[in-house]
Amino acid sequence: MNKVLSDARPLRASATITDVAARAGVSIKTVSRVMNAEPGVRPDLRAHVLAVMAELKYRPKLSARSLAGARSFLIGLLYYDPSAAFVAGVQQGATLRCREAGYHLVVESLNDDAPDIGHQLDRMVSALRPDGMILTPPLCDNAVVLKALRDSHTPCVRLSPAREVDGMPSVRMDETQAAQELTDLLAGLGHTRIGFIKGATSQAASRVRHQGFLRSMKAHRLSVEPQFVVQGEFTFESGVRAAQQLLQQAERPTAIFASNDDMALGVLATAQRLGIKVPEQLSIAGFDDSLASGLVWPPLTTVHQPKEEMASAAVELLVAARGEVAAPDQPVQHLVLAHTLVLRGSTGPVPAGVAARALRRARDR
Amino acid sequence: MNKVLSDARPLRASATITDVAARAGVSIKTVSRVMNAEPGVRPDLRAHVLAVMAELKYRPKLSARSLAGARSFLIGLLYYDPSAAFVAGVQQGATLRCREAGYHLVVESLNDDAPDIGHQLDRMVSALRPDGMILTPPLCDNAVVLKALRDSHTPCVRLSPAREVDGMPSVRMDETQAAQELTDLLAGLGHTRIGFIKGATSQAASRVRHQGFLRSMKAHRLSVEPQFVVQGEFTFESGVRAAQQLLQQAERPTAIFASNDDMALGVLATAQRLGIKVPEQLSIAGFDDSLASGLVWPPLTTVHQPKEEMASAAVELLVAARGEVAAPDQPVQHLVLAHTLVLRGSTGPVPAGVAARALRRARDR
DNA sequence: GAAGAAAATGACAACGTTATCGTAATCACC
DNA sequence: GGTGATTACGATAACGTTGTCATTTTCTTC
Repeated sequence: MNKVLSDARPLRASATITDVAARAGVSIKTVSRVMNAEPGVRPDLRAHVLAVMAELKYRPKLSARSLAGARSFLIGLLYYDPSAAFVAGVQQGATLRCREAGYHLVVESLNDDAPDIGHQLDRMVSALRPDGMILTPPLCDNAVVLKALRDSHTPCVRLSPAREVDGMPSVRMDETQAAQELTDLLAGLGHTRIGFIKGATSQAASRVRHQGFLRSMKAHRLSVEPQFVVQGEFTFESGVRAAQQLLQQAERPTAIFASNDDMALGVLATAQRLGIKVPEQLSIAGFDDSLASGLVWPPLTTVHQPKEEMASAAVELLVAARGEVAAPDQPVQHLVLAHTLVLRGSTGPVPAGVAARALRRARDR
Repeated sequence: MNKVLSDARPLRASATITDVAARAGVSIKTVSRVMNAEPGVRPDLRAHVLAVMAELKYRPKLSARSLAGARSFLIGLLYYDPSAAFVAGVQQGATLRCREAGYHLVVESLNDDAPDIGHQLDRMVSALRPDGMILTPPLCDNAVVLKALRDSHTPCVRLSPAREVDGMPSVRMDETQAAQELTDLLAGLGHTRIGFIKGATSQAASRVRHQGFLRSMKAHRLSVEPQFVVQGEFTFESGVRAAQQLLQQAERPTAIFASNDDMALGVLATAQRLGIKVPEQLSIAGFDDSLASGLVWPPLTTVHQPKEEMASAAVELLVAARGEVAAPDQPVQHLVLAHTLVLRGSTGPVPAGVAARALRRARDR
């Protein structure tokens, strides 16, 4: 496989590290050192090598670097539901941060219920040898996934995990706090009869969001009527069902807080079908700041997760780990990033008539 | 770097091709042949090697394979707008097909307007050496992107391109045909005053969808009133504006066909705000089958693009190309996949009163 | 069963980097 | 300005596959 000099095609044989070394009059190891910003190269020599690299348009080849070295410059992103806005945001943040760090993002869609999920992961990890893996819910709480990755000594960062596990860093926001703040907002608008739609019991987010709701209600000394708290499944349809339950009561809530946007959209659709005006007669709030939440009328008040920033932080952690899993006794980072309340048109002050009645009742007590 | 035998940590040194060869009593080349399903290995020997591979849990390392061989087993997915439902669907289809083929998907988000987009691409391609690249709109029509990829001799497949270019395969659906069918549907429901909202003039999809609309109108001998065709921008807000224009006319359309779902959602929201019942008083149709289109009330009638299938076909083409760009004189494939009309609640028969009037008018003529 | 053809298998270089360790250059200090 | 310590830099061996080509085995055919 010698270099073909007089070939018809312009072979465009891209420059190798050897070419750069020869042209710069140094050894390939020095070029390697410059490329990796390692110490032990005089500034002027470094500049010279850099210049030659630019001149020859030298681009190190990933496969060679990862075969010879310890790093692969690849980071994996594992997700289950590709349509989820969460994953899209995370992916965006991750690719951008990866580019800055000279890394690349490999995505893999895994079925959370697949029986051979461990095997699939094993294949991927041992072939790719990624320097790190970003896990999104619900995969980040899947025991089989975690075991497979731990066994393969792949550094991982879990995004919005249900609960922390030993020795694995995580990045999340304070969902309880956010749910509490959103409920505070509704209470602040004068609502006292606030309905709540819980998420799927299988998902951890359901519990923490409900908890935040309860805390706020307690803080505002508002009673949580049992008939005002209904079970949902995080789907649009379950939101519709829950809304029917909530809105067909004699004395219905004046505000409904759904545990996620999809269900909140179900509430909105149901309210409109029943001729209930939003937000004049009913305030609705969701959670997630999904794409659709801004594309309905009125747009949904919701909670924005800092998805891009979470992913960015995750990449940061993985790059810093340089392919090494933290030692068992080493403390790992659990980052909590700030969220944002997104106030939009679906929430408003409590209806005047209701407010007056509530005031009267309060006085009577 | 000898093998550490008495180390404290369980080194888990994964088996290499040499280990397999030694254990199976064959040369590494034979193992390689078995692994790559190359001919020239007796069936029984092949089975034996396969057994040893399984026994040792042998997993070939991608970096070594791609350094030594011509393939990298990586396919790149280039996109601009990560929130687009189109990209999500494509990505899903691509990852699944890649897994089947033993490939991996590397995603890269590129800003279509970035001045150094060519440079970014160059960096990515020369580092990763992907065996192929999948281009989504609008990047698949970006001249700088196409030039950079052509220069790097990377096989590409363009998804839903605005127009075909020489020597680059593409996969798309017939948008004109789909728009025509959807208009046929509205006409079939008795609508004669059909409004149309055009998409952004910069995007190719706008033109072809409009064309399909016009064809159907002509086929049904329906007149296209100028005031019933308004310009949009593919955004929710532009849909709202267009709807206001269309619905505040003395004699408003009984059906509105928006060039995409986002605008159709804007129409839906506006109609609801104006107290116009959908679909009783107004039918609305969109295009794209976006996630949100099924999460509103009533759910939108729309056109489903076979995104997963398109991506799957693209991966197929790239894998088959085995890293080789088609010769300039070679014909390349331009696949057209079947679409699906998604009939949902936002469309219905023309209002009775209007139908009677239209009939009367027709008789009078 | 011998000769030639075809098929199966193996030896070894190559791919383009990083890692290890040795050697040369420079510095600090008296 | 000699000595030891420190800092640059380089020679060369990995890394784990595939590609090339020589060699061995098996199959035909008479």
